[in-house]
Amino acid sequence: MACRLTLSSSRRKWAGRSASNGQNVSTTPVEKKVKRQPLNPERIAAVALALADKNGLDGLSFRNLAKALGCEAMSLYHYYPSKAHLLDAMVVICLDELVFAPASQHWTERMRHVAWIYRAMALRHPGFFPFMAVYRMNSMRGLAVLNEVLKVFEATGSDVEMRATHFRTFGYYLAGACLDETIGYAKGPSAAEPVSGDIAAREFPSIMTVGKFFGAAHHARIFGAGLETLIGQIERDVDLQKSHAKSATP
Amino acid sequence: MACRLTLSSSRRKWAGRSASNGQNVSTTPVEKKVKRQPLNPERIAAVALALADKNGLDGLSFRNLAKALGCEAMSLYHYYPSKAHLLDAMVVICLDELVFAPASQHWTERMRHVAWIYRAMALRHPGFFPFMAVYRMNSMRGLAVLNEVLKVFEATGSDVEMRATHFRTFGYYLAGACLDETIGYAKGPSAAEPVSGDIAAREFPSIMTVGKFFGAAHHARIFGAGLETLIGQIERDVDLQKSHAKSATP
DNA sequence: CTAATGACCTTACAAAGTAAGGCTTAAGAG
DNA sequence: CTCTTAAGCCTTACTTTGTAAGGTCATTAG
Repeated sequence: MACRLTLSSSRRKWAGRSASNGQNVSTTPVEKKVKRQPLNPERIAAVALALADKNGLDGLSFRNLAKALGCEAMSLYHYYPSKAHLLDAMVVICLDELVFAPASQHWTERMRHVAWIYRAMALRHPGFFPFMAVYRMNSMRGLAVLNEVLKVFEATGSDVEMRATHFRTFGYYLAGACLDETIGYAKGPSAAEPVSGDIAAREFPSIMTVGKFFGAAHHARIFGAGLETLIGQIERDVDLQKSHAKSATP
Repeated sequence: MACRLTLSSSRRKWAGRSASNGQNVSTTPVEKKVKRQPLNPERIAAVALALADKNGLDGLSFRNLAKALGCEAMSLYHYYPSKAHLLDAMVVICLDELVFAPASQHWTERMRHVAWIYRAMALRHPGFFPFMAVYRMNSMRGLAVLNEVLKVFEATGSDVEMRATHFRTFGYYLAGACLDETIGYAKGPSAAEPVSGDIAAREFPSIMTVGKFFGAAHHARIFGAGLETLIGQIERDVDLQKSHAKSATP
C-alpha cells in the first residue's frame, strides 16, 4: 500500500520515454517519423514471429516485442487480448505458408509435397517451430490444415481406418523430423554439461562413428528416406486392400 | 531505494511462517514430525516430476514444488543450482526408466523393444514428456542412451551411412508419435477458439470421418503400424546391402 | 467547439527465477 | 558441558514476466 517505486527507476523510465518518442512532443520536430508505423495485428504477429525465430521462444516477451515495434508493451493488448492469442496468430502465419498441391496430382506426389512444404515451413521458423510442434491444432485454422491433408489420404482410396492410421504415422514422422531439425536452434533450458568432444569420443564410440552423417548437410536426404519409406508402405497397403476388395466382389 | 514491502504482505508472511512449521518452534510440541522428511536431490526431482506430470510444465515452479515438499523455494537451491539443473535431473529419471533388451536378441526385436519402452516412458510422464521431446540430449546421460540405441542399429550389420539414416528416421518417428500422444495432457498456451463439434462437422468432414480412429484406444495399434513399417524397410535395406556386398566379393 | 472514439501509454501488481545473506541445529573439538 | 562450525533451510529483495485498470491525446463526428 505504501510507496513502491524507487525514485531511480521512475526517473529512468521518464528519461527513456522522452527520448524514445520525442517526435510526438511538440518540441524540436526534427526527425519527423523515424519508425512510427502504426500498429496492426499483422505487423505485430509478423515481428513477433521474426523475434521468436531469432532469439527463441524465451526471447519473445511483450516488452521485447514492443521494443522491436517501437511502442510500449501494453499497447499490444489493444490488438491481442493475451499472449496466447498472439501465439495463435503466429501459428496462423506459419500455417498460411503451407500451399498444397492441386488435387489433380497423384496422391503420392501430393503427399510428398505436403511433407516437403511442411519441413520448409519449419526450417523457415526454427525458433518458433518447437512451439508449433507442441501446439494443439484444434483451432479453426489448424483443423483446416489437417482437413486438407486428410483429403490427400482420402485420395488413396483406402478405407477409413487405414487412412486414419496412415495419416497419423505420417504426421508423427513429420512432426518428429521437423522438431529434431529445429531443436538445435531454440536453445531450451538445459544446463547439463554439454559433453566435450574428447569425452564423447571415449565414452560413446557408436555416436562418434555415425556423427559425420548427423550434420545439416545430410538432413534433407535422411528426411526423404524416411518419407519414402512411409509412402511406399502406404502404396503397398492401398494396393493390397484394393486387390482384396476386387477378389471379394468378382 | 525506499520502502518496498507493504505492511500487509509482510504480516501475512509471518503469520504463514509461524503456522506452517510450528513443530520446529519449541512451544507446543504437538504433532512432532508431520511431514518433515529431509530434502535430498532425488526426492526433489521425483516430486518435481510428479508435479509436472500432474499439472503440466507450467504448473512446476520452485515455489509450487517447495510447497509440495513442505519447504521454502530457496531451499531447493541448496540441491540444484538452477531450475535448468533440476529439469536435467528430471530428464535423467525418465531416461533411467529405459531398460534395453539384451544384445543376444535379434536386432529387430531389440528395435521394437526400444520403441515400446520409450513410448511407455512417455506415457508414464505425459506432462513432462513434451519438455523431453524438445530437450537436447547432449548431456552425459542423454548421449549414453543414444549410444545404446545406436548399438542396436550397429547390430543390423549395415554400413555407417545407412545406419545413421535409419537411426534418425526411427528417432523422428518415436519422438513425433510420443509427443502427439502426450500433447493433449500438457495444455499449452493456446487461447484459440477450440472449435465446437457442430462447426467442425460442417466445415471439416474429412476430420470427422476419421475422428473415431483418433481416440486413445487406437493409439497403440497405430504406433505399432508405423513402427513395423520402419523396421520392415530397415530389414529390406539391410538385406539388399548384404546381397550387394556378397556379389561384389565372390 | 465539443464530445466521443480509437490508439497508445502509465502505473501497479502477482508470480516466476534467483542473488545475498541470515538463522538453526546438530556434530564434533576443547 | 560449552564453543565452534558448517550443513541445511529460510527471509528478503531484485528482476522479468504477463496483464488488470485506467489515463492521455489526437482525430473525427456532431
